[in-house]
Amino acid sequence: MVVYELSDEQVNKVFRALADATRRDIVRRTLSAEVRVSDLAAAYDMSFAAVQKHVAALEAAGLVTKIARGRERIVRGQPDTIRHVQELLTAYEDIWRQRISRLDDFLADETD
Amino acid sequence: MVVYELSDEQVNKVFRALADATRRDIVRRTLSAEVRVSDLAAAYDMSFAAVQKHVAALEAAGLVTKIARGRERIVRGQPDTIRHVQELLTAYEDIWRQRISRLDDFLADETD
DNA sequence: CTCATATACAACCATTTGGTTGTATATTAC
DNA sequence: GTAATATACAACCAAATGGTTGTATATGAG
Repeated sequence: MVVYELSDEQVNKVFRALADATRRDIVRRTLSAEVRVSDLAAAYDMSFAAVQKHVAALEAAGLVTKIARGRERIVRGQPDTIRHVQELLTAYEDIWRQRISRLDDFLADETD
Repeated sequence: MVVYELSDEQVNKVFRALADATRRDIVRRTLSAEVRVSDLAAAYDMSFAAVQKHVAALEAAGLVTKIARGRERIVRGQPDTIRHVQELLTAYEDIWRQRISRLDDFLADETD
């Protein structure tokens, strides 16, 4: 399992992008179906430009990509980036598990 | 597996808290060992107050807790919250998988 | 008791964020 | 060709963020 390393800045962008309910909803929608920027704009109570900025933030984070189809832009969710974030979090859980295992060793020593 | 639901605001806080390299490092340290606020402050090139604010942000997000020990505060990472975020992300991957499976069904229909 | 240590928190400031409106450009429809 | 549609992007603004310094409080050491 080859995993290209993300820079701190990239990781910041991904978490920052996910720290907004509208953007999380955009990710959901673009993972489940093909949507245009204007489909998204229609879904939220804010200006087209505001939605466009959310999409741009998600794109910079690698959570969505846009492809041109005529004058339209199709926005697609990027499950790979989601998976990458999960792997990051798994690393944190591993750190915890290692601590627990060290604690177990310590307790085993105590009962010698 | 009972999972209490997190509000949008809570989820925002967790992702926001993780969108900073210093805070991610604090999470790592507090998951792997017991550390005091001043241990953390000594580890970064910024004021004590700044580190304290980072810890407060992590605490508000449920990523760490503080317990008093005399005049010291011990900061502990909260693996449960990490796990909760992972579950959230798994839900996104599920959305993607459902889409793929719908696509497979469609293709199966086509080849009838 | 006094002094040093560990933490908390307020006030302040520069930068970033998340929205707005307005304008420009490319593509499609008629 | 002209009009309508879809998108992009700049300029602007209020609020939030991430740092600072300064002050207050509680605990531990001598």
